[in-house]
Amino acid sequence: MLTEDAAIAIQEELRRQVITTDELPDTIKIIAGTDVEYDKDSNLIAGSIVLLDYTTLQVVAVATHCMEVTFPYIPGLFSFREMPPLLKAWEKLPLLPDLIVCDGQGLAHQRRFGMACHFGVTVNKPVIGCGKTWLCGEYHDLGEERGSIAPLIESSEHIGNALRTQTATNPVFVSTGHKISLATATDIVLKLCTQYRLPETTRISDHYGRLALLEYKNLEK
DNA sequence: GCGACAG
DNA sequence: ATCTTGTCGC
Repeated sequence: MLTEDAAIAIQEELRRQVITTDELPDTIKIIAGTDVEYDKDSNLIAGSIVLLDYTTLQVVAVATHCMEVTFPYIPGLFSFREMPPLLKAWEKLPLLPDLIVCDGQGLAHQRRFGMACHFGVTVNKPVIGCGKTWLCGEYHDLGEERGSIAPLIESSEHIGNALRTQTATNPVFVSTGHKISLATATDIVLKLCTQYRLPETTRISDHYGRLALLEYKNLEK
């Protein structure tokens, strides 16, 4: 069993592989969203990855994987809990995306290695971290209108952005996962929030993950 | 020492 | 995270 100390050592090792500049294809055709759902009354979790056409945001493919949790929830070690079902779902994809949006932080993390970085260096693809709630860093004076941005600062480092994706809603927290700059990541997340607070990638993967969990539970009985 | 803490 | 209708406010 992986201990907390061992997990932190892995983070320290892998963080050096993170690329914080744009290494994207010339044109993004397929964008992926990832999410993990938790069953209320068991240890079951479902990893979910959806592929969308980047221009139309229509679903191209869906892959899910249900399994039991293998690691506890520890803030700062979140990725070790969600990586296993996501990697299993990743293996089931019929094609690979040009870019991925993870639910959770990237560099906006205590040790600069959140979920989006871990997934990015593991599958070696560009990944954006987009968290629904604050984890670390300070931000001030975020405007109220859609598109407003306030830098997330920790130890004098610009680790991410608070981004208001719709007027009069709570912000999301965007940071580099891998092979993408913060500016590009922020721009893309805003574009993906066509109608709701969260990017379509996150909303749709959440939906299919929930379905997969229900199907799996019904199949067991 | 205390508090804060992605999903 | 898990869950869910009605309700409040701009």
